Amino acid sequence: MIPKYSASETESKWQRKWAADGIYHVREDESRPKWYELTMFPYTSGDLHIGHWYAMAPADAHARFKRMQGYNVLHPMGFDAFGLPAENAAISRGIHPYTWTMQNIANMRRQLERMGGCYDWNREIITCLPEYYRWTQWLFLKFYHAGLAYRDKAPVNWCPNCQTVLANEQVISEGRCERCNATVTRRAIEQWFLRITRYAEELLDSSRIEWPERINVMQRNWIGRSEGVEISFELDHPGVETKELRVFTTRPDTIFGVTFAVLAPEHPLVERLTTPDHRAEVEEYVASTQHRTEIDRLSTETEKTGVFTGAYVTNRVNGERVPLWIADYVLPSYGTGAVMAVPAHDSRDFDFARKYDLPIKVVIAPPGWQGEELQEAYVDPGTMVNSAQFDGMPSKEAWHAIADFIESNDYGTRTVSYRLRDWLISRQRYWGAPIPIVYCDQCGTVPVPEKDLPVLLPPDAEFRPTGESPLKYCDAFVNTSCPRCHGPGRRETDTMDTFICSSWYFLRYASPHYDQGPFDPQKVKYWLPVDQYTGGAEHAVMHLLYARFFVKAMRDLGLIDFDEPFTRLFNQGVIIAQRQKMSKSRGNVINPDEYVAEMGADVVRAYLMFIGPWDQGGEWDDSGIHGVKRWFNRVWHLVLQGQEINWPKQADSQEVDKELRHMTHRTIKKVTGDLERFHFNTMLAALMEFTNYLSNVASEKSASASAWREAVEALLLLLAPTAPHMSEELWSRIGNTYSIHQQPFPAWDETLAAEERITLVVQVNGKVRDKVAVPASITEAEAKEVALSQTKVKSYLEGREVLKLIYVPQKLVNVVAR
RNA sequence: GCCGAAGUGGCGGAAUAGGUAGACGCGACAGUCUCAAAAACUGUUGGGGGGCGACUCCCGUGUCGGUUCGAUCCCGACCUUCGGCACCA
Repeated sequence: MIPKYSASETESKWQRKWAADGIYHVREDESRPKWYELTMFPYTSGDLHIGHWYAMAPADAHARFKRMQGYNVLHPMGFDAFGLPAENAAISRGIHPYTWTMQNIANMRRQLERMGGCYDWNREIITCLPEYYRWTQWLFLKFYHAGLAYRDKAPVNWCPNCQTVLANEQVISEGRCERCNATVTRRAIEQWFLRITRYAEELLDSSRIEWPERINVMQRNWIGRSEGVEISFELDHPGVETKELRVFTTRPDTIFGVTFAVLAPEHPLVERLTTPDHRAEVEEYVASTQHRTEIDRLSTETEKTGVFTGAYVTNRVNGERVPLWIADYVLPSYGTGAVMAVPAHDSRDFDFARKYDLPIKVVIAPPGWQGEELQEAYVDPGTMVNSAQFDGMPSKEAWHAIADFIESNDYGTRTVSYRLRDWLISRQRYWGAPIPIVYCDQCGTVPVPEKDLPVLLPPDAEFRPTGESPLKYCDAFVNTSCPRCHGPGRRETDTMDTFICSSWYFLRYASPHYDQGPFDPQKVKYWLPVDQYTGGAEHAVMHLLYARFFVKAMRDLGLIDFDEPFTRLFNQGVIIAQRQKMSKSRGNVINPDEYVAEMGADVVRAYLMFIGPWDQGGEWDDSGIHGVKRWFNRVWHLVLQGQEINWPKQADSQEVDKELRHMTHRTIKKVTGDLERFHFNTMLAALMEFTNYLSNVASEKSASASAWREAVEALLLLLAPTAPHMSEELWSRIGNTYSIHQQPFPAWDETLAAEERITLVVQVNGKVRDKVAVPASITEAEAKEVALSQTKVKSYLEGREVLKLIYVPQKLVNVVAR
């Protein structure tokens, strides 16, 4: 009688033993190749839902596979623990964010242990603990000293009623404060930035990383490199000393078509250039744009608006005097905050010119253009017209000719602009790493000395639900002495964006308890860079870009000696529920715990890998999970049943063993290839097929004992990365030595894996008409002969002339006939 | 609007290199077991037509074209869905 499989008993038994034996404990080992396989660590927002498992279980299987292949695998786990949700929970539940976060971590760790991950828990890191954020602060200081961190004024959402800064998500429709419904304005306040733009050019280069191309494309688009020319327009305004207005354009070929110029409302020249008769209108407009949020203002849906300043600038290339407007479609933070408007060849300028009745001057003739009025901006290449000496030139050539002309006359210079902005890292929040800066009336901005780190987050700060930095009201924190002059000083009360914590955590795993620096350089040298990173694509232009920036900056600081954090990247898809992404706020989270309790972690792991290609994700639907459960029961039954069969020493016939060994080695080959490329669904399909085949072998009972043994051991070893518990249990029940997870992954014999007989497909004019089993060694001439001799084929060829035969080795013969 | 990915049975999906479309699983149907049900096991299962039958023919991978001996795969146009960006001059 074969005992029933008890998943819950077996799983907890092995989990305890693995933990007690420390089989997943990782050490540096120069004798083996290292493999650093990292899954993006989870945010500590509560329970792990099925989406987390979808990210972690297949990644764990892949890491286990690499272990079995002989790599020294670092596959660590930790928690991204600072941030807004914890603080919001603290406010709404009256519980401290630390308590709430640590409770969540305890629960998530328990869930991950139940998943059966091969994590080395000795290396766990938690970003909100001082032993971690001490080094986040240390890195900030390194950046500060290198000129990569600076303070500047930046516009933020400001609620005049609450007297506080609001995050973008706190601004509700029509630009109102979510709390008091007052109209939010934009206000410039001092904020800390990291100079990521210094690395814009290097970040564009994806040649050293093997990442999905769509992620590279998203990063390139985000960085948004544009080649153009910064051009000076002549300015002669009474009482204004500045004699030029600089604009940036990517279309110098259109410069003869400029009919007006536009400043961003925030441009510093606006106030000085506005003439008295336009002042009232301009001031009103500037004020109205401040009422609009960035999001609202940037929307292409809203109609363009603007006002005339009363001032004029002169286009140096043709001496034309054009009016100067202000409009909020011009952004202060891109280029020079001013544009030359060419309505004929730019759709935004075109719309604006139409609305305010400004002239539209064609300087690039569309094909077949007869001088008629344009119905829309013509933005494509064409022939130059109305452009003096450049007339008749193709516009693409004129681009360079005019750029040269501008440069040689000192009207401007070629430049490159990026869409990427510096990274604003200040958060008016409590639950984050304090920025280690002290303000002193005598010495100004003073960095906290390294030896005084960490700047501890005071546990007893009172948070007010205002959105304003709570640390501001914590006197014990704010009041300090200046590290330089020892006079009274005030601490910076903003905290760092949590994306800073996750920009270097992968380095900390190499030496998580090191206390002489953020990491032990020797350990980092051994483990880094990450060989395989896995996680969601939603981090394409945030975390993944920031981490690349950090590594490049740290390299230039001499801290590390590699260029990219993550050599390979794989993005798993998203599991959705009720057509929406799973999240607590949507109330559609699926908790894996009940599935684990009912069917076991192995089944849940395998099911998540089986539902489809890992990079596709999909709607959560548990209707197929019983299929996996059934398969596991069949494997269990099959392996134990096989133990009770008295297998013959010699197979009944050589053919039986030959086929069994062929199927075994073919499966090993297929599974190895699929695991390598994260094709978990087809890997499991192959293992199911193998199981079905072995069931037949077990009922025939005619294979030899050794061939059966080989097949069953292969099945368990191939299954071990996916189902670590059941495979371990069966491994021990068939009398093998502990642990299956310390066994080498099976290797296949190419001769045995190769097909001996193939199905030769015979087509007539491309349609399948017959299939013939032939030896794989068949020659081209033989195959053609076999094809033509089939009676079915002959009947199709009756009365036709055979024109030619197409032969695809090992596959088919196509008879082309007329 | 721009950039990117994807459309295959009732469902999730397979087809690694332009060469057997629908592997594997779910569901459904029929059967075995059972007093019965569940579970388990066995068989059938893309659509349509013909044959008592072993079988056989036609259609079929979002739509319409094209290239090719041959297209789920390559090319062009279009439709739909999803993801990203969204006045970046």
